[in-house]
Amino acid sequence: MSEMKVAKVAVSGVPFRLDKPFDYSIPESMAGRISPGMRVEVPFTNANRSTEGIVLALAQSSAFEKLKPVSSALDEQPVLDEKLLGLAMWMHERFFCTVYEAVKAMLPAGLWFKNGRQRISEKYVTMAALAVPGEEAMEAASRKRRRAPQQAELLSTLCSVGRVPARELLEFTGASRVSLNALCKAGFVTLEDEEVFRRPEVDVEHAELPQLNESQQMAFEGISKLAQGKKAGAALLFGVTGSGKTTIYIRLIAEQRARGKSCILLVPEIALTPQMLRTFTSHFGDDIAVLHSSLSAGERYDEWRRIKNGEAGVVIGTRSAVFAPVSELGLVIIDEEQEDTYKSENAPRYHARDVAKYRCARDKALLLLGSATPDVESRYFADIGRYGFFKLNMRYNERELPEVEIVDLKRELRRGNGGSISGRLREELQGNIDRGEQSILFINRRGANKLVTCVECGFTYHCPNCSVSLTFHSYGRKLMCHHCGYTQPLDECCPDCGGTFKYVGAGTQKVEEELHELFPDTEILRMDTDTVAGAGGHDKLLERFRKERIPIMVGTQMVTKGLNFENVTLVGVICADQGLYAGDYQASERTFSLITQVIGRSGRFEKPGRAIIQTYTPDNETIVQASNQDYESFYRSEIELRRLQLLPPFTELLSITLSGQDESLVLDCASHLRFELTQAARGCDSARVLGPAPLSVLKVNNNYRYRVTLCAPPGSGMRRLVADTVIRFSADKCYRGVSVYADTNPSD
DNA sequence: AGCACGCCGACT
DNA sequence: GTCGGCGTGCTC
Repeated sequence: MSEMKVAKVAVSGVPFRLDKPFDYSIPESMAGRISPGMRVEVPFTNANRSTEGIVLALAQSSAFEKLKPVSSALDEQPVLDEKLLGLAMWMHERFFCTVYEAVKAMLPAGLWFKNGRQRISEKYVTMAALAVPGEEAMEAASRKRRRAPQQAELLSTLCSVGRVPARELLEFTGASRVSLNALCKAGFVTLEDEEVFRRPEVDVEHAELPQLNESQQMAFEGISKLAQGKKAGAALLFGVTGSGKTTIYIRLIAEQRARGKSCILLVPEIALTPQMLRTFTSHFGDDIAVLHSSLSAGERYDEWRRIKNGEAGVVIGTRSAVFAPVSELGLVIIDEEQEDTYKSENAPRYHARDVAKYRCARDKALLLLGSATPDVESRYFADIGRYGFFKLNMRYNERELPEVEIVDLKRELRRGNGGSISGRLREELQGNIDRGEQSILFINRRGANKLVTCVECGFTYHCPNCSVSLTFHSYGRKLMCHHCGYTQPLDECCPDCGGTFKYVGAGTQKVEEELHELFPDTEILRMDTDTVAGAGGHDKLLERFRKERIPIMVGTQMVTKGLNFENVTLVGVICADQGLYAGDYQASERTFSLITQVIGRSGRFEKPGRAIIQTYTPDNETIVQASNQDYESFYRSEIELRRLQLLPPFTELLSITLSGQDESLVLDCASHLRFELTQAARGCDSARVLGPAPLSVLKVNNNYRYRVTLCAPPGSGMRRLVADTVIRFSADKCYRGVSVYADTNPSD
């Protein structure tokens, strides 16, 4: 084979429109030491500034005349294999990101700290072991007993325990490091640095594979058959909370491991609890690697390496774990697949489900989507036979579903109750308190922010950089902007009129106060970003709720997911309408899913559960369907709506977002873009162009943002068109100062 | 996106 | 004289 002298490199820090492989010559000194998947340092632009890149391929020659040489290799071994490199290049096409942005999302940050300031070195322990046969060591020990008692002690201990960490050996024997070193020098003992992996320690006993009930057995067999098929494909597993999806996951993973295949299990951020980890560890032990955001960079890096080295064949993690460098992929499971945490909000704007689909297709693996409230899109694909479809009908031990009641808040208002707790909810709460049972109240509002207004003149604070109000944080009495992070201290009194402030917002704190008035002698636990930070975490608060049997817990989003409390027999949704009229096409879907999940928190064990849904629109179809726990009729009506309105899954929404400091320039650019896109999409009759429309928060960090959206049938080649449009407009001199990016099915 | 190059106004 | 403003052009 002739010499490969050229490296094709994807470089970092280039705008999307310039993202293509750049050719570099490989200097003699690096010949044979550079291969695809390695990161390199290369000179870039006329200034030759040092830039990071990744080698995509090697070639014998280049069409370019004058090539600059690669400056240095950053890796000794490829950090990405060919399949993952291919995935990065596919992501460039599919998600309108640069190849290097995709690469960055796939690799653990620890890879960059290694030779940088923030060194995350592999951690080593020094292991001590005998270098001579046991008898010889015992003989030496007795010889040394008098003149070197510490050495003798070390030797005899090593005889009985074998290989141990030197630190533990010294601690156990009370000997000094000097004695150990002397033994090492004399050739009795070897000392070796051994790599250890910093892993969250989970100490559990091995458990037998779980038994399946009839319904689970049928689903398991069906999915298993698909997974072993020649082409695998995708399947949807529909099952209400408590129907035992996890049990099926465990059985499927065990089966894949027995065939020598690796598995990836994705969970939404909030579902990755120690409890869940314990369950999986009890079945798969050290074969599990965990990847998620609260691990330290070092821990993440170690887990990533264990996967890459083939030491772990079961990966459990959040969104980015879909990039885990497993070999022999057999199965990817996405649990609660409708959750929007699987979609990345910034570049690369990928959806983990799409990435998983791609990986599974290439490896002939199975993609399994699990949910109690599937994404309408997934349910549709199951409907038309593109996905296998499996149902778990019963709750685990045939528990009855909670009894649900809808309460009309308008009527409540007419009766003179303007608070957030209706008469009915109050009665039910009282009943629970009397019986010693617990209740959870849910506020459908992200963050549950608190605003400050002046009682006298109605003054409110606004962010100077964004078009939103500032929210009040009791910690440090600060006002803060959730979009740009701007903070300022709260004034003593209104800066306009000197009046006094009041704190508003249907936040958790307000509901907590109302509850205190209604039930003065009852303890109430509040769970939101504020109190979670104060209590030292999510888990600690939940533990208190369980142990101390606090009668009422009030919380945001975070109380909806995966909690299992046997004494909880009542849940309440304070106001189901919020988020329902947000305007984006997925609003109903999200509301349905959320309400269903909240209801599922109630009566999970012996005692029957109840749920109360408070709403200003009690006739709203979605709310009624959610209250009836009727996913099928929700799906039927929603899919018809989507069909009529030409929304996903019947079309794909390809959006182009424009932002800049000069609002009128941004708008000009957006209108012009809309015009050109409409012209260009003429060939495709069912394509429509919408906008320009302002984003729900128009201004962030002094940038005004507008969006133009192309709705087109999936796979109609409109992607290329959108990419070309983005490239043209971001290169256009008339619109300097306007930045442009594209996204698929955006969720904000 | 960065970053150097280059061509004009107010200053030690 | 020259320091630095940011318009313009380039990226193997």
